[in-house]
Amino acid sequence: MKNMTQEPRNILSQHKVSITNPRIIVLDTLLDFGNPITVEELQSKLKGKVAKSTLYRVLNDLKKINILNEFTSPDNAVVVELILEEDSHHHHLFCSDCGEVIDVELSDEFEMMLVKEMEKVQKELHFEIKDHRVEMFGLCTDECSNCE
Amino acid sequence: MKNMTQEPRNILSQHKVSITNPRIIVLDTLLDFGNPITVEELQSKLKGKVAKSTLYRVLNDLKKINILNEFTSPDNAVVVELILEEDSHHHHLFCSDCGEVIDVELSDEFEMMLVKEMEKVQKELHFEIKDHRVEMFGLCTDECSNCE
DNA sequence: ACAATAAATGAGAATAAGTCTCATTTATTT
DNA sequence: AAATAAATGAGACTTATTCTCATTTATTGT
Repeated sequence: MKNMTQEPRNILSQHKVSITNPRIIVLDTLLDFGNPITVEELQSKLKGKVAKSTLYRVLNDLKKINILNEFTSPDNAVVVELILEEDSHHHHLFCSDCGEVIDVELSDEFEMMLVKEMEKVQKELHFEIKDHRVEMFGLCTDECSNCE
Repeated sequence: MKNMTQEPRNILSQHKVSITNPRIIVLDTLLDFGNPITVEELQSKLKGKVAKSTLYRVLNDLKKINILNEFTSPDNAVVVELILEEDSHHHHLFCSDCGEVIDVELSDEFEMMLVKEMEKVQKELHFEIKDHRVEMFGLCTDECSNCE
């Protein structure tokens, strides 16, 4: 059963942006897919439903209200992921073969150590670090149906 | 004084690829700049010296022989960096203001812990992890002449 | 050192991702 | 329900990257 906060209309109204059909459709598609998705794949899922220009505008809108995370895969494809309230801090694992992107949660112990490392870097380089990302690359071996 | 291994001609012959002018010029420029650089900036440095199409081909050649690392900045600009033998494993720090990319070395202690985390992930997700990357984002405060 | 062969280059055409424009439609506010 | 403001669709436009092909440059065998 879907959480209330996962309803597109609720998400939009919670963030005080107007509720429109394209926004609802894009959110629905992202929620439904459930994983990070390339813009390309998202576009093909929305073909005939939402105009290309509108898709890009909606993605920008979602970024502005901080519910969309954008990054690039190792082959420079832009990947997009909803930031849901129930999600915890996580990182990404990329399959070099099928291109799948998987969420990975690392231990609190590790995250604490990373924070300490960043504090060191901040002091040494006079840099104010706001965010970080850990990316892992490899091959999803047996499990994956897309890989050969 | 430049290390022998840093001479473009040596780098190319060590990797058994033919020694051509554009390759030498691109390597020279990258060595000279010394830091990760956006393809855009590299292109402007090479204007009039190396054709655009050749630049992209050379970058691909360098990637093929594994001496060029490619990644994207937070604003999706493609960044390129030579992998030199004398360089140790490192990560990147991005300034959201001026766009500068800085190499950062994290402690061995941290790297060891990250390896352990990845081993856990490998087992849990039946994924063969080949590589990883830690990216940090923020603002290079006082030091930077490009910022504001 | 020199042909012969293979590989790389330059210039610009082609492609594709993302942005922009503007007339029309849809939300929101009163 | 009308007035106002915001969002959309369609396609033109821009820009990064790839491709094509005739020419140039490197490499190899003698």
